[in-house]
Amino acid sequence: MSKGVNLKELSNRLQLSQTTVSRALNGYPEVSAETRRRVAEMAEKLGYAPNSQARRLATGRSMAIGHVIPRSIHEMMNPIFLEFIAGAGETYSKHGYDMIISVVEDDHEEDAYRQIASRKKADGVIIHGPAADESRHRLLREINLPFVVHGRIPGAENETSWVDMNNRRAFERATNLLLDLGHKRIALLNGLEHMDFARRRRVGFEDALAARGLAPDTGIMRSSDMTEPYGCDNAMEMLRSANPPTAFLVSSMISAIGVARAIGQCGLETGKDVSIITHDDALSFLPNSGEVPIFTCTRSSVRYAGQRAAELLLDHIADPEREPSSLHLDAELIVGQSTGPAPDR
Amino acid sequence: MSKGVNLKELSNRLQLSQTTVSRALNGYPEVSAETRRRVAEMAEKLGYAPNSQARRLATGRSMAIGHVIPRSIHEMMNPIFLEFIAGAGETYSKHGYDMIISVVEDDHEEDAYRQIASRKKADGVIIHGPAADESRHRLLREINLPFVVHGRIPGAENETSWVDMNNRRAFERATNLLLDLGHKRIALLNGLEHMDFARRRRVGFEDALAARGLAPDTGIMRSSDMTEPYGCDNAMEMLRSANPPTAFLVSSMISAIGVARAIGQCGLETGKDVSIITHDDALSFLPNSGEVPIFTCTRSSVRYAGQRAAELLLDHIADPEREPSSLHLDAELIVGQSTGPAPDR
DNA sequence: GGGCGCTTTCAAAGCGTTTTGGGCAAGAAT
DNA sequence: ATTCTTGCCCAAAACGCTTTGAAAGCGCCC
Repeated sequence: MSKGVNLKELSNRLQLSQTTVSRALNGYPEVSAETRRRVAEMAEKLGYAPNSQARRLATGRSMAIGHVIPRSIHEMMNPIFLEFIAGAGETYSKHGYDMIISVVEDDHEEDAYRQIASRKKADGVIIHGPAADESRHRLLREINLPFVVHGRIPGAENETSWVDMNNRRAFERATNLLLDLGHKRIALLNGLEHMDFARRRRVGFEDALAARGLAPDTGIMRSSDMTEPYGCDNAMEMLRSANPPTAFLVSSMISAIGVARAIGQCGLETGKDVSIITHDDALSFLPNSGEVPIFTCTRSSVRYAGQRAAELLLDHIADPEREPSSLHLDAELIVGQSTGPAPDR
Repeated sequence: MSKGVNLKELSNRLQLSQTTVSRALNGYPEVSAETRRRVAEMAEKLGYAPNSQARRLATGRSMAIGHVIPRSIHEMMNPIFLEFIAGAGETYSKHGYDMIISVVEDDHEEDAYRQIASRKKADGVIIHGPAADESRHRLLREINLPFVVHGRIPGAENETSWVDMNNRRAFERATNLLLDLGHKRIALLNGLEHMDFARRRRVGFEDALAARGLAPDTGIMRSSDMTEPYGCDNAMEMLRSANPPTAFLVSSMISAIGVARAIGQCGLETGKDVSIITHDDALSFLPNSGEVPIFTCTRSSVRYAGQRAAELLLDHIADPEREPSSLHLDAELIVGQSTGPAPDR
């Protein structure tokens, strides 16, 4: 309760050595029960808390996990990123780790990782938003910094630890649902396809079509930053075309909201004239629940992914010899109000 | 470029004392130009970077700023929070500071601050989302942890440093615009009114009405978490009532999108039959720009607020004697497509 | 040629922990 | 009666940096 007591003062007050006090507080066995009690009591009374810098220096572990986030990624993935962070943060604090976030200029990302390693700022990092031509994992391996990927690095699935949802499968199932409902012309509003997750989603979409002998029509397939206007503008354009799609498969709730707006502006009704399935990351400020969710969706909690990715990383730090391990999360396919049978024509 | 060189090795290699090497690298004057050059060269060659824990311990400054974010706040303010963080993060890295984020259970927030102070985890913190009955600033003062508030603490405006936008004024101006357009029945969809910012917005709204001799109708004023369904459900209910509003003043883009959806579902047209003005925090994934923005809005960049708040805090840490200083940002009032003259009736 | 000031360097003392390598009893085993 | 455990505790050495206080070298002045 009082201020600024350090280990030396505390042990003086107790007439004990720093060693014993330290051991008592850190739960080592070679301390008598009585002494441990006395120490705990006095520590509480004087409000002792170990200086974390000193402890980190002495133990050689920084007890922190780094997240480096280049401005551009953050612009793109903003809300998803935070939700992930929140999940990871819960795990960290549960295990006494700190989370340190570096916002860096895009071309300084590599520098940021090198600094984290050389200055010993963190014991590990999480790679966000792996691209199709990812290379960060090589750097991290080179500088010997443990990491876990949120998503997957194509070609390195077996040699890295990762947490990802089954993007391909989710979009395959979603497409199948639309096909089962009789939709023949399905538009795909995907995320940026230099990102690994977007590629996999597209493959799932195409696989489902191919399984029914349908060829994808690139005229109604788009790939971009997943903003609201992106959804609206592209849907609008397609709906006004000669041969409009009857269904949209959309990569994010935010864009899906844009699509719904476009449908409304065309005087059509979502779920009746035009169907939408979106991927729902279960963001807290965009709830899509209720008795019947507004959007039919593939849902996978990105916050949960954050928790688990953090756990994997912490495990890996605790035991560096362990083989890389991974978690493949399946998305739920949830039927809401935004889908219905394809209209007759 | 190589790994794990520390100061001792580096100075051995140079046949110099650690003192001199340290001084050379940290830019102290009492080092000859020639020596400084040699040191820099060798440091580069061996890839030396000072261990940050050791440095922090030696200097007594942790070179980090803490952001503690209780789960509940984060659920509410999710995207805004991240945008602020991103801004602050830019400032931190520019000044060599780390940003550490603690996600804590709601009832552990106070603990989190105490820990930051007693374990010396950060040199200062930022208070997010001040409430009407705020008390964190007292705790922080008691434990002597420098801080800056994002927003304002009612009653403590002069004794704390803060960065806030002029919420009252923004909503007053927005309301005036609607009144000027002939709207008489204006609904307010506000954020949670135990939050300071929401209160101020409501006051601005009421002031504008009062100035024209109008009394607010609490039947069309709501206060809640600013989600999309919140906007849609409440707008829907009001629009279907006997005496529906002709305009909505909304506290966030996300809810405004919900309102627009409700308007569409009622077969009405936004900007024609019903007007909307929303507050726009300039979130990157919800751009509201273009030639004519979709939404008429009061706009203020929360990312910019983050940058400036961080600067204020860093200044304050550098010179603890300095008087608290503050920044009052004015929101722009930007006319978009969602407003028009009140329909005749 | 001793004193003085200036520049440049160094050895050593922190910073606040953890950890290493004993030490000293008291009881157990030989 | 000696040697081994076992349980509990300690002094001192890390950890890798910054900073203090001193000193060496050198030119210059009186």
